[in-house]
This record gives sequence, structure tokens and C-alpha cells, in this order.
Amino acid sequence: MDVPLPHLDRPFDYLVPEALDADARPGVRVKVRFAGQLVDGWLLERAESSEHPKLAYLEKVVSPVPVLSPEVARLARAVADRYAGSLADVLRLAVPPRHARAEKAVTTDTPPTDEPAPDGTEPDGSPTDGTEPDGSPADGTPPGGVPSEAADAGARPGGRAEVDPRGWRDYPAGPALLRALTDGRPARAVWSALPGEDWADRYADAVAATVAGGRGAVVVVADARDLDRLDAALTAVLGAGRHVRLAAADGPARRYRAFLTARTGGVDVVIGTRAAMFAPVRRLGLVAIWDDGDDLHAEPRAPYPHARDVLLTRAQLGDIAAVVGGYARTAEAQLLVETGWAREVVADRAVVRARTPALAPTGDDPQLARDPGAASARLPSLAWTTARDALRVDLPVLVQVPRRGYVPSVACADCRAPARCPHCAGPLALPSAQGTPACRWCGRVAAAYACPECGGRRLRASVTGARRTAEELGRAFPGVPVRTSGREEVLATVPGGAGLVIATPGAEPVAEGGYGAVLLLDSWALLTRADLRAGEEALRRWMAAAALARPGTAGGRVVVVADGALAPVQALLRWDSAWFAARELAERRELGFPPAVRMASVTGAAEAVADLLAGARLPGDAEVLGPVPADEGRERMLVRVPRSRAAAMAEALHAAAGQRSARKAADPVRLQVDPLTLF
DNA sequence: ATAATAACGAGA
DNA sequence: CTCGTTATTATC
Repeated sequence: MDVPLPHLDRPFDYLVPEALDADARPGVRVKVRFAGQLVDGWLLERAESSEHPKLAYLEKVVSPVPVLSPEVARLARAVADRYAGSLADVLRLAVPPRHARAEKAVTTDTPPTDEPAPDGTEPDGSPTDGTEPDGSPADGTPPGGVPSEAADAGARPGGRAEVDPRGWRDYPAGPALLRALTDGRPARAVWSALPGEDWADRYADAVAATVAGGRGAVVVVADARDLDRLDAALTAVLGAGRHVRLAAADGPARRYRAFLTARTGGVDVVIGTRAAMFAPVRRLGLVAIWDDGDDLHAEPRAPYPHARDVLLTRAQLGDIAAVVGGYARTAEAQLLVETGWAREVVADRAVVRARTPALAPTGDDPQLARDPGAASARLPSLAWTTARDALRVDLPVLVQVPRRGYVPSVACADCRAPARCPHCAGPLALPSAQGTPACRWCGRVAAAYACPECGGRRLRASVTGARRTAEELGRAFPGVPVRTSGREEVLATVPGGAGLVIATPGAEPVAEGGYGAVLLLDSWALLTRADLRAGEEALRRWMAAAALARPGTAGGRVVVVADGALAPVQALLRWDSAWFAARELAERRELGFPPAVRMASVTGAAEAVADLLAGARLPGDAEVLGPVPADEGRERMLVRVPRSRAAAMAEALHAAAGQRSARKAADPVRLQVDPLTLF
């Protein structure tokens, strides 16, 4: 039933009239009369009998195409359960809106077929069965089933096309991973890509290996630029017409067309942004995600599932291989490694050293800069000379600057110490360019601010935007072409010669042959954000930019304007995000933060939140934290449980939301499991 | 939303 | 005990 009310989140039985018998197959969209009105729904299964005494008839089959495959239906239920949401909400994300013309075009040739899925045999501890494996990580990431892909390579049936494993040779476990994919074994990998790695080519190899074994694949990336890159790499390896791309940004018609092509078995490989995480693929053998730390992977619509978790749940439900890859490793990926659910695929230290650009930190101290050019660009001396040297030998230079407004706080204009509230030490912000600074936490106006470090009285915006940086750098290096890549215009590539590229994080173009120098500016702005993931996020962004530099042996240099003693900076300098992720995860265990525990946030009007929590039969060891104020006068409570109680917590919250909706409680409450931001 | 049903209380 | 009103609950 396509209604979002939590208390109606269950199947309803209807009679199928003779005339609709042929079309009324599982997976089709239907219309039924429900409580007097016509509502949309999904035909989940046909049955001989019903418990219900008086059944109504199915009103209409919207289209005979069974767009919802059994595998995706099962996945959607599991995702709804994990996120305390309704099946209807998940299906809205999983099946794109119907587009009649596209449907006509695709379905004239091939009718969809449903493979005999590994049905009935629910995997142990799976999210759908409601039981929690003792002491194990919670749903979506259960233990067991750790593949020993190196052990039984002999089991591979002969005669299959072998995929060239050379690209994966730099990672000792890489070739075995490809073999496992071809053999159809459910290998689970957390992959740390080397700097300079062409990740799209590696994913194309992995997909090709899966296809060679007669299985299909789903690969999810964060944005359109990554998708274009993967698209090109796959076309090069598989040839045209073997895969489709699925992205909301491609428009409803193209999206539905791609969806149907996959659903009808026209292709076995789907790549896309997070819209593709539910893509129906026959004989699915591999799910993969690139750069799982990118917050674009978090779905902003209820029930707010994260692409990584959806794909891992999918892998778990279907004995499907999974690859979680990135230059940097998230705490979530680290948890997969530490629980033994996944194996790490990493290069040996010697190889890492050989591929890494020369990395150096430098204090953010423009007053030390003797070079007049550096001073005018407010660049630390080392950053300036590094850029100059690269330009001299005709190599491009990448400068990463945080987005304007990314951190709206202010700092002392003289010593750059962050301006903090004298009362509560919260961050000060300027409401307008000429306004008086005020605290973002307690709201007090700091009219007569004096810097506690140096006594300075002038303030400056802490982060300079890309455009201004571009102007200033252009003056510092006269005659050098300057390009910018950011919000309005994102460049995919730049040519190899001398030139300056100013980019905001995530918009760094790939340079032909690699950058001679990469400068990471204003980095403390990333680090001082009041966010659980500030350190992880900073490292992720630095690594993504630094990975575009040439290796140190080929003259590539990276300068990060930050204190070299800080952990994320250390991790960058040593190119060791596994170390940082382990540290991060240990810290979150200590503090009781995700992913070490499972959290849910309940947001809404104060009474509504209290009402829901009062009605929720939470597990005994659940902690309820808060309230903290949220925007628009609402408040937010957090519920925390051990991972082994995650399913019980989600169920309790969903049931409580159901009670509220059943008695038509007016003010809405938003439930979010593992919300991206906690504060 | 709306109808069926359970619960309740007043009046006979 | 019945009827009428109101609260509750299910909606195939």
C-alpha cells in the first residue's frame, strides 16, 4: 500500500478479478480501494487463500510490467526495518516514477524474468528475521561468511574468461578478489586506493571479472562527475551497451528507461548515484561503492538510508560480493574490517611510499612569508615556493580551498585564532558582512571582542572563497593561467602544462599526468567544525585532492597548511587512513557514538517527541539523550543502543510512530536511524 | 477520512 | 436493561 502511514506498513489481501488475472503478477503497480478511496499499491505476491473474511477486488493493474523484483522487494523490507521506516517509503526510492513512453520503448522486446532467487533461505542474523546475533555487529553487517578467497581458487570452473588482474596487482589481495568475483564467491572487501590510482578503471576490472563469471553488478558513486568517469571506464572495458547509468539527475525518462533496461535483463551492470543502490540486476554478484565517506551517499528522504548500508544489506541478503572503496577509509568501513565481515585490500607500505607524493605540513603563518608573492596571496612561504617550483617545470598546480560559507565563523584578523564566545566558548559568526559578531551557540553578541591570544580587535571571515583566492593567486603568479572548479562549474579534467587550478573540495579536476603540486589551504577550517566527522572528513578531502598529484619520485608535492601534529594531518602525511580510521573508531567506542553503537534521532515539536518516546517500548539498555534544540523551534532527542539491539530499537520506534499515526497525532515527528550529523 | 465497534452512562 | 452518545480502532 503506497501510503506513508507507519501503522499501515503491512500487506493487505485483495481478490484478483478474472480480467486482471494475467497482468496481476508479483511486482506490478496496482490501484486498490482502501478505506473508500483509490490508492496506489504494490502487488507483493499471489496467494490461494486469505485469513481476511471479506476481501475487496483489485481495482486496476497500472502496468503489467513487474517493476519490483523479488530481490529488491526483500531488500526494501530489510532497509525499512533497519531504518525504522515504512516499506512504501523505501519503494518510492527504489522504483523510479513510471514514465509511460519510456516503458513502451523498452518493453516491446523483452519481458522481465525473475531468476530463481536464493529464496526462503534467509541468511543467518539477517536484518529481516528480527533476531539479533549475539555479540555480533547489528543488522546489515553481521559476522560470519568471511570469504577466504585465496584458499579455494581451485574451485573455479574452467573455461571462463579471465580478467586481466594487472591493475589490482599493487594490492596483494587484489588478484584473489577478482578471482572470487569471477567464481561468484561473496568476497567482501574494504579497498584503500593508492594515490594516483585510477579507481574507475579498477572498478571496471572488478565489474568485468563479475560479468565474466556470469553475474551482474551495481556500482554507486557520489556525484555526476564520478559517474561520468566510471561510465567511460566501463565502456572501455566492457564495450558499449553492456551497462546502464541510473541517476536522478539524468531526468525521469532516461532514469526510468535505464531502470527498465536493467529490470528486463537488457543489461547486467548498473552504475549510478545513490538512486542506483536499489537497481534490479539479474543474478547480482557484486555491489560496490566508491568514496563511501561522501555525504551525498546519504539519502535525504525518509527513511534516510545510506547507500553503503543499503548495498551491504543487499550483499548480506543475497550472498553477493561487496567492495567499499575510497582513498580514505571511513569508521564504518573500519568496523567491517575489525568485525571480520570484510577483508582489507591495501597496498604494501613500500608501494604506498613509492606512489605517494612528497607531503609536508606548514603552519598557517603568512607573516613568516618573506616572498612578496606569498605575502600578497596570504600563502605560507612553503606553499608558495612549492607552487612556484611546479609551475617552473611546466606542471599544473591544484589549490584546494573550502567553499565560501562552509564555515561561517570568524577569526582574529591578526593571529587567526578562531574567535570564540567569551561566555560559552562557542564559535562566533558574522550575521552580515558589516554586522556585529554573535555566538552561534548561546546567541550573545560579542560587541567588544578582543582576541585572547594576541589582543587583536579586528576580525576576518575565517574562510576565503575560491573566487577571491583565485584572484589573489593570479596576482601572485602573473602570466599563469588560472582555472576555477566549484559549485557553478565543475571541471572534470585540466591539461598537463603549467597552470593554477582553484577548486573546492569534491570538485578537483584530474590533471593530465598528475599535478606537480597540490596546496591544501585553510585546512583548519575543516578541522574545527563542530562535527563528529570533522577529522575524518578533512582527511577524506585532502586525500582526494592529494591523490591527483604525481608521485614524489616524479616531482609531485603536496603542502597542507595545518599543524603536522594533528592526527588527520599525520594520517595524510603517512598516507595511512586505515590507521586514522582505527583510531577514530576506537574513539567512538569510547564516546558511544556510531558506528560503534546504533543511534536514532527523534525530531519534532517537544510534546510530540516526548509522546513518541513515551509510547516506544525501547530495549532495556537503551539510553535516551537530550533534548537538544533543532531548527524552527523543534527539538531533538537521541536514542542510543548497543549494535546488538539495533533491530529492536528500530522496531520499537517504528511501532511507536505507528501508534501515533493510528490515533492521528497531528504534529509530525522525524525518525532518523544513524543520522549523518549528531549535533 | 469514515465506518464499524466497543465502552460508558443515563434513564426507565 | 435499553438506548444514545462518545471514544477507539481498523481500513483488505
